[in-house]
Amino acid sequence: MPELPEVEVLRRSLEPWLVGDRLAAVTVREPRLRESVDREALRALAGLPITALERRAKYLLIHLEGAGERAGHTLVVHLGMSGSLTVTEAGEAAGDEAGAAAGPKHEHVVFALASGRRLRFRDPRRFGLVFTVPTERLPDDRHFAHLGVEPLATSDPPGEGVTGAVLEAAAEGRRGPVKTFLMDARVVVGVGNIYASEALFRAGIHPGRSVARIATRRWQRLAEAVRAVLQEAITQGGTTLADFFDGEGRRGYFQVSLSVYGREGEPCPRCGSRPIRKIVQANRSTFYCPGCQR
DNA sequence: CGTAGACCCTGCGCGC
DNA sequence: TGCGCGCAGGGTCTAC
Repeated sequence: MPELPEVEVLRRSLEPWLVGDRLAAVTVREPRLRESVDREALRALAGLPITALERRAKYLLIHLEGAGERAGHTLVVHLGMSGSLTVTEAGEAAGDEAGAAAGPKHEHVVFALASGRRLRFRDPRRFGLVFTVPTERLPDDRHFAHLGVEPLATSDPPGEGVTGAVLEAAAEGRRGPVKTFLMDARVVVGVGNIYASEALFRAGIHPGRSVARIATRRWQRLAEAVRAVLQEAITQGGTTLADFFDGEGRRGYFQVSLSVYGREGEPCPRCGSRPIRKIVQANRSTFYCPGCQR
């Protein structure tokens, strides 16, 4: 479900609700996510203030202040394909307060906050992740250690985002189609199946083209397209195809701006003549215009 | 070493 | 109405 824009929209929507509050209690109803949830590790964070929300790749980072001699910890959430994270007000029942055993279907982890609010993690397919890491060890954690460049420019650690030079250098000595290359998190993070197709369409590059056969100028176009499509999607609140909602339950609107994804058979929005084609690469659907993309 | 494919899991929409 | 099939925005592991 969520790619970089959706996680960033979620982060921004949750930030004002969470920062300044404290984690009070943690309920793990179903620990069997992509990796088993460590109940005790989560409970050990009870009482700690939430200091900041950050995003790295498609991971949401909830930073918690250290207590006494203890260093700060970070609560990490990944939504996988079907995850959602929402805040509810104190007393705003999601159907679980009375009979705390069951809870709404697929609501696997609930964080009670000192304010009485609750942060609820729901994930039907259970491809998501919830875990904790000492904040100072975050860069070395196996989930983060091998990640590539953040595609969007950042000021916090200064970064200019993904550039043509970054892509071209990463492609050196590699083979394979550019679409799967774009989705390789060791190269650039946050670009999933929707935005890979969209960025290639904007750049006019065929998704099946080998990375060994892309000139410098086109790498630049592609990097620009990646940044532009992700940035616009964030501005539109993300893409809600079926079940993406931000921390307050709001839908995204970028799906109406998608040029090719999910539009097989429709006329290309650029040339107006050729129908959008769908192919399968690495077991994932890819959409493109056979006329505009070479 | 890199790349291709299978796999984890549940729900939904479609054709019959 | 019911059933089976294919498909879904994630990442990782294995086999070549």
